Amino acid sequence: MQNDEIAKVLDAIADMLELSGENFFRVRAYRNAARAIHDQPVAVAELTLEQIDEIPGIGADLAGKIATLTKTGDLPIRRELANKFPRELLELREIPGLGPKRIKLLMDLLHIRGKEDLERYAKSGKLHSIKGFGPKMAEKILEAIARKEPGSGKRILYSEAAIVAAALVEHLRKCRAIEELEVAGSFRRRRETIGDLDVVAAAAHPEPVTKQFLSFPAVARVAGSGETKTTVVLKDGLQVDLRVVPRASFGAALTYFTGSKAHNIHLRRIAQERGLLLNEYGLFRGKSIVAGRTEEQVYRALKLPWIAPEMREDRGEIEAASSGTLPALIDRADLRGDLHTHSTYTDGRSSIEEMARKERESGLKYFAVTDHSRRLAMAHGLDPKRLREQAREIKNLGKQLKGVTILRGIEVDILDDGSLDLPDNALAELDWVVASVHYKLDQNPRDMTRRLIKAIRNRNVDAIGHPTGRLIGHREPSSFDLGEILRVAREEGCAMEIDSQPERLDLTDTMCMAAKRAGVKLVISSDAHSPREIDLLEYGVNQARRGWIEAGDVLNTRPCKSFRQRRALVSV
DNA sequence: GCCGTTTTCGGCCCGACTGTTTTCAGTCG
Repeated sequence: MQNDEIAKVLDAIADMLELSGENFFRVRAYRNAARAIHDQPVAVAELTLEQIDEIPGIGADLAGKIATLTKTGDLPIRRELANKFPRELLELREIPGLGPKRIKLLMDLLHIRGKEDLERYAKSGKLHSIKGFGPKMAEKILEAIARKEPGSGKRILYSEAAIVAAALVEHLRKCRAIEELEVAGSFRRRRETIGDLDVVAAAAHPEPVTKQFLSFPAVARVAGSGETKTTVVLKDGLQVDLRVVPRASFGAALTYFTGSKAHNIHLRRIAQERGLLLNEYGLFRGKSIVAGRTEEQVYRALKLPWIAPEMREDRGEIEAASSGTLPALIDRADLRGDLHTHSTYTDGRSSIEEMARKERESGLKYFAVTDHSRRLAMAHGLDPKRLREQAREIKNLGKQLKGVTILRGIEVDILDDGSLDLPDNALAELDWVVASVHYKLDQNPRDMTRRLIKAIRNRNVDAIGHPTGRLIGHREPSSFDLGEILRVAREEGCAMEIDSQPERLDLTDTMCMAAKRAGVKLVISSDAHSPREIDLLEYGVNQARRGWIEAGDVLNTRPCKSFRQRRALVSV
């Protein structure tokens, strides 16, 4: 059983416990546990009961339940609850304004079991008979059922959200009343997918800001609008929240709306322990404000250094901050090389020269041309002969082109038994070998682990490319024993790649953390198929930062010379 | 249901907006 599946079951139990009117904190315990499991880089199904119990937020009771779940595939408590609350009933939560309490009322008093029942009652006017349900509620429910917005509730890629965010910021900047502006939320934390956009603005008077916000051309409808907070839904279904606060509160509001929720709760608990109150307006002792103007001031008043948004997931960053052991996160400017690119020799769209010029423009001192190997016939993969042809072109180009070093590389296919798609003598000539899996990605975990380990053991392999093979929203990651892979990679001096393509971002953030803990080096690569895609390196850096990665953990932050000497260093 | 450098019991983050309210519960983030 995969971690995500375990987390889903725990979340479903939380949903159903809520419906049954269970203690809020018990519900929260299940939700916290679901998040903790989701964040684990290793398969929880492989852990012992004691190891599960050690995960923060999981106690003896839930550890036992999780162990049962992974062994038997289900839980008595889930079955029991599922009998009481059918799936269609739970789907009512998708309707805005319907939470557990109201759904429980609908079920108990009208015996409503799903959307169809609800629609019938709303139309007939019978909802009125329930306390708390007026005419507007019935209207909202019918609207929501009829609407079915495209993509509503679906998370979009960070790269897609970035386009909307940029347009929105440009639109809002035209409003003179805005003193400060920031897109917060999961966008600011640079999560790989974004559920909605949270915009925070500082202004003395919120009205002109709200007015400007509502005039954004992509707005489809207004979901709610108060004095300081407005929610809209864009034409593509993306929800955007705007919050306007006084300048003196901007830092506190930014902290609050950047989240994550778990990070906020943790901060507020610390405030509480110090006899303070933290909210979006500031940090208060009694009625007097202690901090709020900037994020730095808020953190400092809590006796903490400022924490980079990418780390704010309550994965130990607050503890690290308070003990002075926060990592110095890598920046895009730290990258000196790019170690995964394609050219027209295979499925790239530009010549090696065009790629080289753009790499140089992007401030990179070296890059590896890593076209596909022969198995990828569709991409016209290289055999040893064409690889030598390419070598001649690279050599000639190298003489003409100053300011950037072109390395000879390959993205060699890992075949299903773990052997490689090109002979060792062809690989041995190259400066850089990335080995990647491109087919049979759904092998069982044991075989996939063996397959990857065999590739890692090959002395010619320098890095494993996009290790899980996932495509966010389209293809599940391969499953393998990450701990074992990392142990062998460390032994062999083989690096793990962070592929910067926005739908890959592979390794994931928590896998980066695991690699670092295991002492395995990373590389951040564009996997560019055109010059423009070299800009995607920024996304790979985001992912690395979310994984607490520092410049020293990443091979391609090294100057070209010491990068090329790495093999010598490993053998020392 | 979790957790503890005050605690193994008694806490558990905080506020805006909405709709239906005569003062607030439910939902949402």
